[in-house]
Amino acid sequence: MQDITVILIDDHAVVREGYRRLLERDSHIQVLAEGETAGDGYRLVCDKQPDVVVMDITLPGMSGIEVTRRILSKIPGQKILIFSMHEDMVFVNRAFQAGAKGYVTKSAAPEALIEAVRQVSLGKLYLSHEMAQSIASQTISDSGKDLDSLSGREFEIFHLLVQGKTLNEISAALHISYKTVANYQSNIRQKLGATTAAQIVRIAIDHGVISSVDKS
Amino acid sequence: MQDITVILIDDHAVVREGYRRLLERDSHIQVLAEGETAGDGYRLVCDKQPDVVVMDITLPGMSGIEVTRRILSKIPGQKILIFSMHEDMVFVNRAFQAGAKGYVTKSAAPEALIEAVRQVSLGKLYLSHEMAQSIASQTISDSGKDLDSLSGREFEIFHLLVQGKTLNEISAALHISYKTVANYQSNIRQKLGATTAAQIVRIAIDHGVISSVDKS
DNA sequence: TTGCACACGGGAATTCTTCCCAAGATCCCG
DNA sequence: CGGGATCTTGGGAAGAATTCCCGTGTGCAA
Repeated sequence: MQDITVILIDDHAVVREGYRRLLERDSHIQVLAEGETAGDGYRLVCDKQPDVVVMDITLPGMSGIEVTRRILSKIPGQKILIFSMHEDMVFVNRAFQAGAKGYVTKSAAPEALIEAVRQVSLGKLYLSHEMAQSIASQTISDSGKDLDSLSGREFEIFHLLVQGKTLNEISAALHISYKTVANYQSNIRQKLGATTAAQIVRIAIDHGVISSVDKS
Repeated sequence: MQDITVILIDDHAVVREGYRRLLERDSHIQVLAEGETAGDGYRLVCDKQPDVVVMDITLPGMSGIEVTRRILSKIPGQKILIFSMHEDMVFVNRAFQAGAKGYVTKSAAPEALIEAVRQVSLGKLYLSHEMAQSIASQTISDSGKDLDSLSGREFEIFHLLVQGKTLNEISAALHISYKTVANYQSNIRQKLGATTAAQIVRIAIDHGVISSVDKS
């Protein structure tokens, strides 16, 4: 059996050390190089042509998901494994949409990473166990958390909600009943798969609907 | 020179591997044990009596800052080094208030951790370089002043809330009653002058407690 | 010792959410 | 044109969450 060659991309040196040490426990996995930034990663991958790229989502400059997209547009078929601390389905969905072949959380068992690298190198998809469960409990990825699933009015109310407007303010602003707004809110939460208001705000941020410097 | 004994507490196995590998580059540092949870940490520290405890802020069950407080109430003088990915002053302040002797971010140079462990073991305080700089720029913009009105426990719950955790999850994680969490939430909202959950998240974002690429 | 702040939680009233239902509007498609 | 799908609008009622007020216990400091 041929060695599986791997490139690591993470901005935290400590975490890279951990990756490397873990992966090298398996004598069939060989870590070719480590990268620290999005640019590093892109260059290294083109240069070294590893079997698998293991990449964090949070990178300086560009998200790992964006890097994934760029790498794949240059090298279709490159196997990329996202190794992230985000246990949020939003990120999982985005990762797979971008073409990643696997998603493992940092809180997964160490062996899971090795297993994931193996699976991905064979061309299979890998989703860490906790994530798979959380998908099951959240009605598959078609539920989307995608803002596109919101109707026009729903989006309008969604937007007001995440700005911190109260239901009363919204009903007054839109000249509709409080009840209607409350019902919209329920629908929006369900469509976005959010149980708390805070989760909705996060989704809004993730989709650039609002930003931290957005006062309005 | 006597070896410096260290205990690592972090919930991510990969990160612990990295810590250990980094610290053991220095032949005078000896890692006695690793802990994964708040409980682990507390027990290990009482048991092994290490010179220095290196601890993450984000732990399952209880924040590293809370653990710090508890350890110190049991073993005053225990040297604790917080090693966190939060680059925000709010956390730095909380950590030192709780009695931590050092604060290093995960994005710091690997050598900084070793240096920090050394300094702290000698009884000195250590603050990583990026943090020291951001103190300078932060003291002017007094952001974070609102959050100072929150008590330690309130802040902890606030942090969990804005991550989108439900009241039930929080009460389970902290081993306190749902009612207590609900009451805390009410107090927090009142103290921060927020009427909706979304407004609280906005405050959290504005103060850098969370960001759009931050989870856990 | 007294006072104060904090962590914790029960009870009850109130308010919010959810779920279910329905009417009217609109628009597209065969 | 009629039928169907979708959207907007809201009521009713049960259930869940929030608030407000009350209390306990603990630790700390004057």
